[in-house]
Amino acid sequence: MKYNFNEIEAKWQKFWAENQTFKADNTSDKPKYYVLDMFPYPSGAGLHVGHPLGYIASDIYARYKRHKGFNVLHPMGYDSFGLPAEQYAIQTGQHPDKTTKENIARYREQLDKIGFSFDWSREVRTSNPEYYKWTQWIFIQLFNSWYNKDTDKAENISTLVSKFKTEGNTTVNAVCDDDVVAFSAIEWNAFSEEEQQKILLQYRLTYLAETEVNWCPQLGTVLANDEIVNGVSERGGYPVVRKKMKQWSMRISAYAERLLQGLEKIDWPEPLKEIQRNWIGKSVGATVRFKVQGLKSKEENDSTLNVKPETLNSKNFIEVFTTRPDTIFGVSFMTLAPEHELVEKITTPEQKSEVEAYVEATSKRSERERMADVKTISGVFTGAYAEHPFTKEPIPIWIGDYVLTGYGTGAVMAVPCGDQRDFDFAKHFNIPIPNIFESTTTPPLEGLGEDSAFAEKEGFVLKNSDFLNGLNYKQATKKVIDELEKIGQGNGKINYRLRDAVFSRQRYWGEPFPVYYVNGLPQMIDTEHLPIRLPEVEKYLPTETGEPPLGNATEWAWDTVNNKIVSNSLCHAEPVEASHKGIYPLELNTMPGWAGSSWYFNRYMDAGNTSEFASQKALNYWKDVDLYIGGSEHATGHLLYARFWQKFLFDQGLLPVDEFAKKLINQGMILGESAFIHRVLCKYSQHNKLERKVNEAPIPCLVSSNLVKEINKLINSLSNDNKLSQEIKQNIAVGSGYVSGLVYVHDYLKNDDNQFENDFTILKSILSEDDIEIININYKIYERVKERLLKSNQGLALIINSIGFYNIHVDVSLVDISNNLDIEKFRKHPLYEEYSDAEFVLDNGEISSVSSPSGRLGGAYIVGREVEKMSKSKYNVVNPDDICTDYGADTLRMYEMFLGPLEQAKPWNTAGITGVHNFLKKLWKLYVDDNGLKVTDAEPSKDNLKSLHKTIKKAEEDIENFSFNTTVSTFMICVNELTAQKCISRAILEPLAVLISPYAPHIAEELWHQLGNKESIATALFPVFDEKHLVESTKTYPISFNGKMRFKLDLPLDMSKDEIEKVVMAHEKTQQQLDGRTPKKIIVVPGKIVNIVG
RNA sequence: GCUCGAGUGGUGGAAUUGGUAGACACGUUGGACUUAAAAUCCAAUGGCCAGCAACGGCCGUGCGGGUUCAAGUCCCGCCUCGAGUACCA
Repeated sequence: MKYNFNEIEAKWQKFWAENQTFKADNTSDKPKYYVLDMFPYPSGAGLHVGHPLGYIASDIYARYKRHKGFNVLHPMGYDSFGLPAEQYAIQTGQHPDKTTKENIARYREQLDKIGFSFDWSREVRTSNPEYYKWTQWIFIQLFNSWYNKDTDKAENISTLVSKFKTEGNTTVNAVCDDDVVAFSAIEWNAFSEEEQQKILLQYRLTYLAETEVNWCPQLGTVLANDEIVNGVSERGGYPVVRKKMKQWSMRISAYAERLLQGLEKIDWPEPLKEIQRNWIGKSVGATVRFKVQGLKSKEENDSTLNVKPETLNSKNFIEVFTTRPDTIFGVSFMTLAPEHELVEKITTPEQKSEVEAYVEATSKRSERERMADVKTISGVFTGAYAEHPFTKEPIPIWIGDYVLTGYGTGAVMAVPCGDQRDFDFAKHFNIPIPNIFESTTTPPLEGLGEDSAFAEKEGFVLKNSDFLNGLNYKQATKKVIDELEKIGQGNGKINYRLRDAVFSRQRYWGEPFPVYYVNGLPQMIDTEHLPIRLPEVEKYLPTETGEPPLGNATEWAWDTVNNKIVSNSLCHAEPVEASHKGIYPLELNTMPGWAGSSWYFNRYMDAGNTSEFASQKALNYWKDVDLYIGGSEHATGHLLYARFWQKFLFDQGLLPVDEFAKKLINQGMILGESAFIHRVLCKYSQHNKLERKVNEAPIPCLVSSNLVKEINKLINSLSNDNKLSQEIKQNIAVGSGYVSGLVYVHDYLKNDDNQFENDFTILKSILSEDDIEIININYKIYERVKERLLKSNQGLALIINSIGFYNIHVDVSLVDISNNLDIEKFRKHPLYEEYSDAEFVLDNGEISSVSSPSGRLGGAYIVGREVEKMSKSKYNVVNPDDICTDYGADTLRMYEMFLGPLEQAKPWNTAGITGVHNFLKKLWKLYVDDNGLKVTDAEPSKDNLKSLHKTIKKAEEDIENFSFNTTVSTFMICVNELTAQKCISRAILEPLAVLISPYAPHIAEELWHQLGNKESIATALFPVFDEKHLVESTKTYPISFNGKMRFKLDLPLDMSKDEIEKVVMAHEKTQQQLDGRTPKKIIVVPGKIVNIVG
């Protein structure tokens, strides 16, 4: 019986599906284990072999855990809202829902072929109303919450309202907008309902605010910070500009500290944690308020107002954030970002034109330019002065584009002796650089703060710093903050880089907000009326008036009486009490891509629930993800937002844990091996009586990769050969790497009566026979090119200037495992029509053309190879379906693991797959021969048991360490050994099938059933390792001399140190090695090694 | 610039606490079977040197030092590549 993998795999895939073998139960006596993959966006291109890598790893682990007696939850779903479907819809008018469903069907088909043990009964799709109902629901929960810093958690907005009613907002310690105005309880109660709502928006965890956003005109939408890479959009690479818009935002900044602290207790890759830490960007320091000389605020003039000091900042003070308040006596100027709101106010008339020109110039530079140009120092003096909080000295105020609006307060106190950028700025504009550092080290640190900035926090005490003199960094920081607080001009502060996340997108294909507007104020729809379904639209583009695509919907208004979506025509945007019928416009934005993916892992626990996002029972049973596998590119997106929502829902008492994934592994990318053909590119000049012009012509003449390499090598070595004269070297090198150089050599060798006689002799002497052959082949190429060229130019006179090679991607399916191009297939391939009559210069110099295909002559066309990302445009995509058809899913699964460590990026090479495929065939043959099953109940031999138990031990250790590649080789060794031992014992082969089943489940299941088992192998327990089978009586000792192994010696393991030494010393090879010398020292480590020094 | 990570045969990669470097595969070469090809099986395969052969010798984990009986592994200094991040006050 042959190993018919196609039949076997189809059979068991059907069996598993029909029997719901992998359906997880929400109640069980077994311990739970939750293995999760990052769910995919179902793109139209389908899967390539790189995509399933993580799924295979997680599937192996899930299956392994089932064998180990766990109740395993291993679900899969689709992140099915997103841009590509929408853009396709814009182009074709196809409803995104339709294309999404088609893509999902294709994904499912591909996934099913690989034999995953997913519990498909729990599938989720973020674009399903039954799912996004709960995404909308969570949004409403966020809207109804505020962050209380005193209790350090999110609370219902009602607790805030009751505080306002009794105490006003001055005692409230909340995370809120920067510009909240202080009010008393009496004032609060006197506010109108509308005013109260506006204030509450400044506290809610999701809030509507006029914010400066990243607007991408090409995509017609705003983007979150994590969707921008190097100043352009992550998708498409379009420019991004800053723009003020009314947008929903998520107050993720409230959770900055907890998101940072939480990293300590989760087992995620260190680099990924580091990325999140940097993104959160915590810095500890102080805010300091500098009075601007000659500026008075309204509040200051009106002493009757009771105003919190914090609200004064933008009026007559410049507020800065600094991590080094201790250096405050080193301040010699201040710098504002050009966009700072005070710039206009404080600039003196004399400086006005200069400042305006500078502000104008910076605003024209894109974010990207500004980032790229770090070296140039630029800035302008405003003419204004601030007052030092302690010395009361005037401090000049400058503006400079090295200060960013987006970080801190957009203003810095410049301490040139302590910060390199301040130093450079001061030096450039001749601003004094007072030094405040005194070295405390021996020898003293040279010129700290004088020649360049001294940015260290150790090795100094302060001088010239009034009450801080003699203090070190730590002491001074504490003291100065105390003093600043005393005079009301500063306080200690922790600053985070993490910004609130913009949550609105001007898109169609996303979750609609459950929000309608009354008088421009947002109102939540009651949760009982969810989901608010996406309306149908004619066009998926923004409207002519610039509204988001939902502005095209005709049925998009909320009827608050009947609680349903109704036609827009009934709606009154700003209703007059008397005339409106309780019908209001609905929100036109949709939610961003990360909304649905921020909580899906919780939905899997109870996917079908229609009354809750998941039941408390299910949530408390599964709790969190034990193992999460996915790419590291989601570090600052999905993985941060998901942690944020998890913590919020935890605060609400809706979830049992505040981190959703205990362990995370980033799988590496599988790269493609692109193939190249080398086409000749010819430059020639043509001249008739009137003109002379240089042309470039691609010639359908393709040269084998090996030849190209040889030719290039030869040209290189000749043009660098010092024995040859400068003239000939130059002639060879003309356009180094070109055929013409060697043509020159060829002509030169033919024609011996020339002026460089000396070179002729040298050439003859340095060229080997092989070199001459290359030169001749090269000449042949040249002749063909010339012929082609003359033909296409109707015999016009021309001069060939140079002939080069141009690399063209060729579809990898046309190339075999030895890099041979299938010339016949290539000619017929629709992509390569222009080469249907091409000539192929094979690696042996033969030419294969349509009229004389000379494949038989032993030559082959070898393609060039290069490792690149897999992509359609590079024709290096390998489809898992093809692999499954040709080799089977088990082979695919094992090979993907065998390629290398899971976390590492590695190139796919289809050639290597025969190795694991042969292994599976060998495994098959261990159980089955031509007469069927050959396994018997024969007693296993000692060797059999040893091989098995060695494998159990190693396989278990490796799986636990996620070292899947080494497990595969362990299996290979085991099967090689058992084959050599001719093992047919059931006691060995039955457990072996279980060992292998996580990796190659189909063949394992088939063999398991052939062995007579009725239940699925998935229910079998993992074999138990028994040390006793590995106990040895002898050890092959490596005998080394000065640390280098020279020979081996079998000795009993129970032999004592002295005895070993005696036996080894007496050995004839030892004497031979020593060659009469007396050893200085003999190291014997029993059971390990013997080392003789001497 | 900063922060991580990595450099091992022709290739992918092994080597868990310092203890036989190159497991397991691919590829290549040779052989068997075959009319032939594919498939399969067997053998060789880090480099250099020596030899008819057998038995060998020397060098080798990016480079230079160090610790140790013993270093791919530990320490110091450098080089190269990759990833992330970047005027963060």
